[in-house]
Amino acid sequence: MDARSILLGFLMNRSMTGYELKKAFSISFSFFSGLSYGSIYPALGKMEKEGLIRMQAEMRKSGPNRKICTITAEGRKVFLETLKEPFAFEGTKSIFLTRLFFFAHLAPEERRSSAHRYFESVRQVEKTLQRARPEIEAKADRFQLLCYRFGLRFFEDLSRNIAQTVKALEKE
Amino acid sequence: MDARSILLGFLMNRSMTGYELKKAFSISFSFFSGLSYGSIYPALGKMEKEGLIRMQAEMRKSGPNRKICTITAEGRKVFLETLKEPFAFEGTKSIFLTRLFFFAHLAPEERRSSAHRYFESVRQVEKTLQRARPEIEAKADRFQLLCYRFGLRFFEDLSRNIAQTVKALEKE
DNA sequence: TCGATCATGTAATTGGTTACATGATTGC
DNA sequence: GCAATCATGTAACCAATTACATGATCGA
Repeated sequence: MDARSILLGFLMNRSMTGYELKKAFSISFSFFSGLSYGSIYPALGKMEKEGLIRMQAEMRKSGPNRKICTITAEGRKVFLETLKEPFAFEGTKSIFLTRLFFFAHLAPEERRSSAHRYFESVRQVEKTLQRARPEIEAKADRFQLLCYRFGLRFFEDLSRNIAQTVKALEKE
Repeated sequence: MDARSILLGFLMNRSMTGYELKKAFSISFSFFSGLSYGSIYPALGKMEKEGLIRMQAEMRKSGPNRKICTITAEGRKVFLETLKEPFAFEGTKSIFLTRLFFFAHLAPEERRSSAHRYFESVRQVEKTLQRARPEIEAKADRFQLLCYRFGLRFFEDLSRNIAQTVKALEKE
């Protein structure tokens, strides 16, 4: 699903500014997707031209001016069509496997330390996700909670998988 | 690791043409990385200019002319430096989770069929990887074999994880 | 007063893909 | 004779990031 559909997805529930949309990514969504302002604002501009959203400039006495984006009927239609499209597995690029593939060119202790450092970085993300639990449980709907639980299991599995590889690297 | 480093990595073992490099991706490497001719040839051209590889045009009486790429001492140095750099987990984009996140907007049976179709596509990739076993075991070095085993476990875990999510979607 | 947060946007760059363009050779 | 495979490359396009540019407001 491209940037545009994700932005439309967030706007299905309520109207938001570009800034708020960026924040929407940072909670439970961040570990499996994300967008920067450099793609959010141009995407919103384009979507307005295409009639998928409406943008109301808000002149406030306090605080900076903002542009509130509201999804149109056409936008809802387009989003639902996209969501209904069948989707299949997309090859997953893995920095870890790419490195491991060429590990023969590294000295044994470089291999071990490199893999171990990666393992720790995965554990770090896992812990961050675990700590986000109360926040997510408060805000997420049923399916977003399924996403979260999927994510927890994913990192649990990934940690175990890497740990096994690290262990194999250690006995040499 | 970028395209250039991966190409250099393949050239560490033996000299190859752009065409052969493309093929090198298609065996065990394909499920976690990949490159098209449109990025391989320009990358090779650039790397020759930078002195990382040498290219010898080969005029053959039989078969099309080819350019054999050989890594230089400088190229080896650059590759090893890249390989030694520490690396950390990079957020994994997941089409499945992105869809699941917005599943509230879909009818129950659309949710189930969509998730199930995705599950089948993952199983398909898993089976393809399983079938590649003899080929990989014949060609891979110790670390490439670790990559393969990591991949097998990864898909096994992923299948189980999706199956659990599908199951949760079914009881409603 | 200073840093954090709110707020919007553009320009340059990166790092690819897909489609196009060409043409020889080999095996059936 | 025809399809598959070998072989190289370019041009158009795409989707995104990073850095730049600007500026108000709020709380400590």
